[in-house]
Amino acid sequence: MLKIYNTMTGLKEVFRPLVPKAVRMYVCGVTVYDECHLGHARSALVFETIRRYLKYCNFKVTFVKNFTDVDDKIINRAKELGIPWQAVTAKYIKAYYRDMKRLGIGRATVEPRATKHMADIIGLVRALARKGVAYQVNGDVYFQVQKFPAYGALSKRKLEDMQAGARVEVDERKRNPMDFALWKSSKPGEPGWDSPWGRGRPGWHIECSAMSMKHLGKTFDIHGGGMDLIFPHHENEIAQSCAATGKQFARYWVHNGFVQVNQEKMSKSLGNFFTIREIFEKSEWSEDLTGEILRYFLLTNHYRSPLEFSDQGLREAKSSLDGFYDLFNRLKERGKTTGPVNEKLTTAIERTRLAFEQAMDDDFNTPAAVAELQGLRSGVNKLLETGLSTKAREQARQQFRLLGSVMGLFQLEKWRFNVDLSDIGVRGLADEEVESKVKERTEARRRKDFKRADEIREFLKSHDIIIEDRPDGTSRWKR
RNA sequence: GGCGCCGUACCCAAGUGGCUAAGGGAGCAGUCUGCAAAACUGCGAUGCGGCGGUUCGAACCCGCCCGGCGCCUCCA
Repeated sequence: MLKIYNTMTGLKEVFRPLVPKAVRMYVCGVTVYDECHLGHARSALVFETIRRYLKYCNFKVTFVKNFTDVDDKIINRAKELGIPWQAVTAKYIKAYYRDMKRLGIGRATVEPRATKHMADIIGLVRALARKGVAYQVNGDVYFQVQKFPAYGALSKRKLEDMQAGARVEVDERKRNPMDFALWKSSKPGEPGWDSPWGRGRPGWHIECSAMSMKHLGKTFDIHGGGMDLIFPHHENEIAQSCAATGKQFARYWVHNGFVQVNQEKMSKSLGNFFTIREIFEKSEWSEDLTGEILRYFLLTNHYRSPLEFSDQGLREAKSSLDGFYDLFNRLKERGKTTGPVNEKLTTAIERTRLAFEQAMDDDFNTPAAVAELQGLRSGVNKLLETGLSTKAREQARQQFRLLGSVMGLFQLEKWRFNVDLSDIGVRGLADEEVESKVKERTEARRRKDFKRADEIREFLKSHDIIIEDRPDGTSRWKR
């Protein structure tokens, strides 16, 4: 039974979608004006994992993730670069897909863009104006928060408290300082669309309301994003949407915690961010390994907790993954005995599956779920000591692949255990060369010529190859 | 000023009222091995930021304090 922590109630609640067996979820994507950083990666990965687990649980998932492609920051960036704003959004949408691909994150069911939903947005603003909860000042349209009694329910704050502490410059045209723009008039040269209020563009929050309701209906199951979106973004979305439809908007609100650097939130304004791009480009590992290391690192923390980013954290993730892939290598080898699957293995696999699901059912507890897989790793290693059939080995590998797929782990066929030295000019050896050296070394060892055997081992080591001798006198090797 | 979050071993990190406080990384010792690597076995918090309280019983609930962070303005 899946339970999800709902920001709205502050409780873990049993998850029941409105339509049985079908989940509709919306996640706030990115504003495309710059490279994405690790914080964006975490959010994207968390919701990808949630989506995959829901699928694993046999829900049909309709997943909508938007691009905000009209916004002040985009306009400013276009001015800075001296290029049309459409060129800015096109560039960073492309960069986003590049990063997501590296992280192993697939496309959402629908990936709507604000600029392609102007009619829906204008229609929604119009509906709000008609209901008397919005007012017009010159070409701008504002939402009047006092007309929405539940305002503040999500972020747990009162209108009065916010007014007292708000350090916002008071816009005299607003009736309440917390009123927010639904529609803004455009200056010449800025992106704009014709509307009943003149040429203008949408406010920040309205697009998500319009696009989520268009693609998922007035009421849908899950709405997610980073914790910093709780206020004002999601609070405002609720106000707009509920005021317009008179119906509940999202049923479960899910928010991920921040990535931090030196105990501080990683953010653009603090300048302490690492872009996904630079992490991949600076990595000493190949792209697929780096992606997996990053996923492991990000998912071995609970999604609601803050996560401290560090090189050490990444290295530890790599070490842990080495342990898994070391086992997978051994599982690839033929078993001594043929015959049926091992009964103890079957039991261990089944126990792990249940514990894994239990962990994930508890508000997507990925760190606990990974711990269960570690337990299976240890269990299979023990069984391997006494011998497992080829079929049993395959069965074990298959289980890691299946459970790991929820988090995008354990899908690789080839892993690298050592640093790749090819960048600094160390020539990699071809597999055949390694094989022949290993064979030569095996001969030497048979002759008890350990000096020669060690020479060969050193030679291979300098070429990034690690030798492991088996009890039967043969050797396996890995890079 | 208002609202909220976090503090578990050297590091990362589950656990949120009741068996000996998961798991990983690092470390140490041992088994195996010609040596090494891997694997396996063992060791490692009488204690969960501190002090009180509630309870038969608390890392988990309550209060106060200390330390750190976030939101209230764009932010995943």
